[in-house]
Amino acid sequence: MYLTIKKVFDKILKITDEDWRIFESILETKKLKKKEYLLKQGHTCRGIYFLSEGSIRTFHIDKDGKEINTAFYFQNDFLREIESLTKNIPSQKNIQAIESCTVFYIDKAKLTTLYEKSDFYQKLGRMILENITISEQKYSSFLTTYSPTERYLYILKNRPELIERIPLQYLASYLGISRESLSRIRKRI
Amino acid sequence: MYLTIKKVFDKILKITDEDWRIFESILETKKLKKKEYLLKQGHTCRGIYFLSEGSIRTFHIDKDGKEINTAFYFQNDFLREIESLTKNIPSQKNIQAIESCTVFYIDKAKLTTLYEKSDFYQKLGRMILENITISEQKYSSFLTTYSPTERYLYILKNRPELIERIPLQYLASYLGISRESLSRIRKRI
DNA sequence: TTGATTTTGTGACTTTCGTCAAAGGAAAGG
DNA sequence: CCTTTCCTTTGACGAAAGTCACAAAATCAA
Repeated sequence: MYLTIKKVFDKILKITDEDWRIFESILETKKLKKKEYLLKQGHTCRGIYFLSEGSIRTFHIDKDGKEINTAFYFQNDFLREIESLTKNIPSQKNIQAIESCTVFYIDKAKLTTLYEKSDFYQKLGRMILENITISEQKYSSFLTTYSPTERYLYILKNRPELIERIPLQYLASYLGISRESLSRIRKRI
Repeated sequence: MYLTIKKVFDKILKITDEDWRIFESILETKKLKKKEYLLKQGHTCRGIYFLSEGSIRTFHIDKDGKEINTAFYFQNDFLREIESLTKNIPSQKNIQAIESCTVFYIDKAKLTTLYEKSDFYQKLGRMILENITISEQKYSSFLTTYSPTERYLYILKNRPELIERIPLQYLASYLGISRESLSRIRKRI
């Protein structure tokens, strides 16, 4: 059932059967309906998640009450609200299912134990974070380097699943523009 | 001489004298003149750095030859080009001294050894990366949530050292706007 | 100090964006 | 199948951004 995660781990860092068994034993499964929340603003993130099926978004609310989407997740992506999780503080962000989802879940307390017990997970955690940091840096460079139109074209070419599966009103704030502007950019092309 | 780093480490994760001695023994010092490069686009990042004194920027060149600044560093900041370092590929980015600098330096090979030898550094590395990821996420949210004027006001309030010590032409691309626009925003206020 | 270089600010003009309001379309649920 | 709700598009308008060219100011080096 959890074999996809094993494969994802294996790609990052070769995992032994024993290390895998420890992990497998603490995983839990959770089903989410469309629009259901995995984490709500003001609550503390209680673990890390692996998205097995569906799509999920992270967003927060700006001073005018507008939703700002900061990330989209699909099959085989890891999810977490790192700041809330590591500092144990209320999250500024919401994590919500866009489509109905199946997620695998590890409780924070168990994750801490996992880190303490095993060098493997300590190292894996570091390597996953390296990858997250790299993609976060790419995202902010993307925002400062390209114009709105170029951003849309970039996504169209490099992450077409965003345009196919994410409502455009969500995508707009991810691109740093209003939903009307995104609509006009699409028309121009 | 390297005591500031020890203090910085200690704040993140309590360090033993033994762990510290290992670290201290592999540190090297490097002086940089103004405008000197720590890393040039196309070269592979050879280690991680700790900025002891001065200021440093990270930038890349866009399709029109314009410089896009993606980060600024001051005293006691850690620096690295994670993608180049971890994947061992040529860097897309330049790292350059703005003011003249003193940096402490750890070679990549020695860093790998450090990770292998010690649980402490494995864990510290993960925790530093958690902090880097959090600030990267804040930066991209900052770009999508605020308007250009709001971004300038935010920096003025929360990171005044950027305005005091960084040339405005560098700051502009960091804020995702042109140098002329930044000048006009400053005038309006 | 002085001349050269770098950095910052302005003017004029065009393009694009944001906003508000409203109309079409598409999807979901009974 | 129809109705309701949600999502996307469009129009009109004002504000702001980008660009190019140049001027002013600050900084650097001889």
